[in-house]
Amino acid sequence: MNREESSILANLGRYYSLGDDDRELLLDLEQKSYAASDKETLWRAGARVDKLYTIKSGWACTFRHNFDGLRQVVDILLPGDIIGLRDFTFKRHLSEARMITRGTVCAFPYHKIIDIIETSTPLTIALFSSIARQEAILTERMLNTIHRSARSRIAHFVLETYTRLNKVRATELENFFLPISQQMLGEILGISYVHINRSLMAMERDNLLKKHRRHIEVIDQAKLFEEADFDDEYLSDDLNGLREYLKLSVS
Amino acid sequence: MNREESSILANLGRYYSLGDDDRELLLDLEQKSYAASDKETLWRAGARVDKLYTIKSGWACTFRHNFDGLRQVVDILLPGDIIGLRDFTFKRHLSEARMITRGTVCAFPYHKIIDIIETSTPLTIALFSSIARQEAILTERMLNTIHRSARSRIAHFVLETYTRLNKVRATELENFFLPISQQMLGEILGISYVHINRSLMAMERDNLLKKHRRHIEVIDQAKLFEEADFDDEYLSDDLNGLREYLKLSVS
DNA sequence: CGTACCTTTGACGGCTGTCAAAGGAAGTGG
DNA sequence: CCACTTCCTTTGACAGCCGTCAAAGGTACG
Repeated sequence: MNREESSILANLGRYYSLGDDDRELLLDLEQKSYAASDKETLWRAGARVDKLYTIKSGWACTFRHNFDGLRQVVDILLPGDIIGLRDFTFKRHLSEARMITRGTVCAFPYHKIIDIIETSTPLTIALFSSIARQEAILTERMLNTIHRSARSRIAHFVLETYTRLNKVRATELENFFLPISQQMLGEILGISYVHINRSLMAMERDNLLKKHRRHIEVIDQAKLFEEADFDDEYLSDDLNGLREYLKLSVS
Repeated sequence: MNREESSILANLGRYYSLGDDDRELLLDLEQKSYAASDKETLWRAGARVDKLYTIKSGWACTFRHNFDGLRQVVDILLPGDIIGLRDFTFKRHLSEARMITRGTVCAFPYHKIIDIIETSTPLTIALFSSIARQEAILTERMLNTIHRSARSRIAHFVLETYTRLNKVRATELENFFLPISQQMLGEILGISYVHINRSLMAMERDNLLKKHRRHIEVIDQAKLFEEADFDDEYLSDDLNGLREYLKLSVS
């Protein structure tokens, strides 16, 4: 099984090693894979929730429109993530889902999540963990949005995304793939793209980092961590002894 | 069974009617009830996750401290809510939990959540719904925080809290219990209490609402909805046909 | 090689934070 | 029942981060 086919296993399996039955349940979600193009819309806000997606490769996001036409990105989704996990108990999607890059995604009926809940306690806990970590990302972003400067928020986002990427595949902080335009960075962090640019320029002048179109160079890692006040606890894979409680084999 | 004893049933049962087994599982969480005083701390940030709580009566919140000593309230928890549901897959609590008013809470070991997951698919879905709606509240607050004025954010919070309260017990919008100080309102919305006060004063002058110490009068409901741009879809109890999928009885 | 998207820079204004201080309200202990 | 303390509310002055508007230069892609 190559890397591309195992993203969802790698993601939900990182909390503990999965049994064969669980692996099959997950792979069942990826029966029909599909090549999605850059900026392709997967669903629109207000649409009935029917299909969800797993990401085999590529990046996606969900966002909402404001009354004034601005967009606010809610989450960034990486290979192995399930798009719309937070939506499956809702009748309608609250936000729009769209690819950030081209990639391979797999659509599956939302009620397959229920099959998982009925069949596998470990996988259900993995789903809970996944949703809880997504919520933690949101919480963290809210804290940053409220209390930190634009510059600090950018630093935090870079480190967060690096940390998440590094859980999917080995990633070098000093230079990694980050296909996020300055405009989108603004839509994620809630900062105007003009001010994003001002901040990035300043960070470059200060020899902190340099953002290129599709990747980023981190020049002074220590300083970046300091400015971001970054603590990765909220992304931790540590399952609080649930492994032992479930008497599962540990990899 | 009086109202106070049934908060958790009312809360998790509002997605669909619960069977007797499910009711027992939930009531089992509330074996040991406990009278908590005003401002009592239930756990601190960084503490090991072991017990969670249900709220029978009273209000609670979770919050985090910033590097500069400021507090940011993450969620407001009402009767029937489970405090720490988002934490049970983490080893340590990311935030502190504390009572806002005095009330009755019930501590239970966190792994009872796993027992529920193992035993009851409907209840597990109810837990997912609960966590998803908490996350939706956060998302909504982030959107407001980023794109709306202080005044609009306050209006939104008032309507959100009213809507949530109204799901627990009948509540009159024109005058309801809201035991939130201006200081805490600031800590929830990420606004300095000085500016909260300025905004409340202005809203009072404009005959929109009047905030008292422990309750609030809404004078012009239509205008409040308009200023808040409030749409309660994100709090919806509608479970997207999961009822039918599960072939459960509908109340 | 034209078109759409992204980046960069300057000018200006406003919402909101911070600082400071004073006046209520509520609870506590004597 | 009164002094005292603590928390909460209110108001004024001032500054600054960041949004908006505007315009020009780069880059990619069909």
